[in-house]
Amino acid sequence: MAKVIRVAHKASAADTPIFSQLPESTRSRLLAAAREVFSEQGFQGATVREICRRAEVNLAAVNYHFSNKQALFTAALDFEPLHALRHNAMPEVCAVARLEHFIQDFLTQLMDEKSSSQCKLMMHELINPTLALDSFVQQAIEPMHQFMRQLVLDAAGVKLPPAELRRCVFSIFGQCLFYRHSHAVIQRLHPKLRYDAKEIAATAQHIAEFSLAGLKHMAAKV
Amino acid sequence: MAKVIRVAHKASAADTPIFSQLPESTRSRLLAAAREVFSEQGFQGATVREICRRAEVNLAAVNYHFSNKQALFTAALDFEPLHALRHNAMPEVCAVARLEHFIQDFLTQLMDEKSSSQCKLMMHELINPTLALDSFVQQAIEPMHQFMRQLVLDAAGVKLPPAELRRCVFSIFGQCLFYRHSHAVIQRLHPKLRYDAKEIAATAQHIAEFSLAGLKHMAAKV
DNA sequence: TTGCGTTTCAAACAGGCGTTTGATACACTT
DNA sequence: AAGTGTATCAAACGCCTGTTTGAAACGCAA
Repeated sequence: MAKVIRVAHKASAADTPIFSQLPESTRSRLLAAAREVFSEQGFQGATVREICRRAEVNLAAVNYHFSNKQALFTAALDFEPLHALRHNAMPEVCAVARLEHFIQDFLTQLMDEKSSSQCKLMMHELINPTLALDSFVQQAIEPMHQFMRQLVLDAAGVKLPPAELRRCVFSIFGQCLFYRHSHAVIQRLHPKLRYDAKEIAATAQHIAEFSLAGLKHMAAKV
Repeated sequence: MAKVIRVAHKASAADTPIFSQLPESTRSRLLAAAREVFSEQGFQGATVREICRRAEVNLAAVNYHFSNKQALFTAALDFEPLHALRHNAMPEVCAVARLEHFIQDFLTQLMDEKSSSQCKLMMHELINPTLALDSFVQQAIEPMHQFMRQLVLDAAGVKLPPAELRRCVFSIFGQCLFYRHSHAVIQRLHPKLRYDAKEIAATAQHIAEFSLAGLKHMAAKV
């Protein structure tokens, strides 16, 4: 007996936020709640009942609009914020300033409360990768690393060997990501420390200076 | 009605591996399996049935030897490997060499296949902290950061301001942890890259050089 | 108004979950 | 051999899970 899957023939207008009704559509409320709950509990820990409760929709809506929990999870991934980063390119200013600017933007976005659910989702993927990680790397991370490689090359001023270039890029991303991935540890090590706009700016400044010094040292060896 | 909890009065000898029977005790097989499954699935995703299956023990053993799933999770945490790091202190050699040595050891341990389950456990705690993270930070991470602070101060040679010192320590740990936390991403960005002993050594060397240059730059500003 | 496709709903389904139970097997002293 | 704590076992207990169901409500053209 082939299982009959009920297909959701939703109005195509619901796909684009442009025409969505003002009291957000069931579908989009579901997506927002899914991002929340999945990021707090992970894929396995999250329950469709809790997602529907927060979205204030009926339990069966998940299987109507998406076909099941896994498809909802995949649909809940959102690559846009990371893509936006590279658009602050500023080709007119020097490479060093562009690198500093990128680190500022990246760290600010990482520490932003709004992106924290996406980051937690991402961390779950890092522990137990699914197909979602492959498309995330391909669509968002790989272009960002490529962009950073060019920034590093421009800032170093010389053609670094590929392995060194890769490690320099990793060193910069690693420093930034630490503040997100290990945030819970930092809170416990320094309970009084708060990552407000001022502290984030100072941290980004540190990472930029620290890394530029490291970069110049590496460039000098070539 | 107060719930009656059956307390496990196990033989005290079972606590120490010294006297454990050669076909490992039910208790230790349970701990080993728990580390495996918890690290793969997280606390919520893991099931006591799967843990017992892998440990080849009866389902009720979890509640007999530990009282419940949460207590088994807490008992499965193991702080020893991180503590061992600081014992390779080598007070005779210069600060720079000690820093390089520490980074080598730390990165080697991070990338070791055997510690990967503990690391995944830790990442789950980073996403959804429980009381286990508090004791982990207090017992293992805080001492390690303190140790690193001293190393950085010695290597810099000057008294860095507390905020700068903290950020330098974070920069070094961040670079190291990146290779563990983002390992799944690195695999997808550079499919041909393998982190064997040689690559780990080269990476540690890079982090040490990169960071020392950054450190000296920061020290020069004071 | 009627009819039709789309969306929402309360209720139920089968299966897996952590935990508990009472019986049984074991090791060892008396 | 009887007695005593310890350890293991199969089976069951509620409870919660993702998913399905068939009916009701809605939006809109004819």
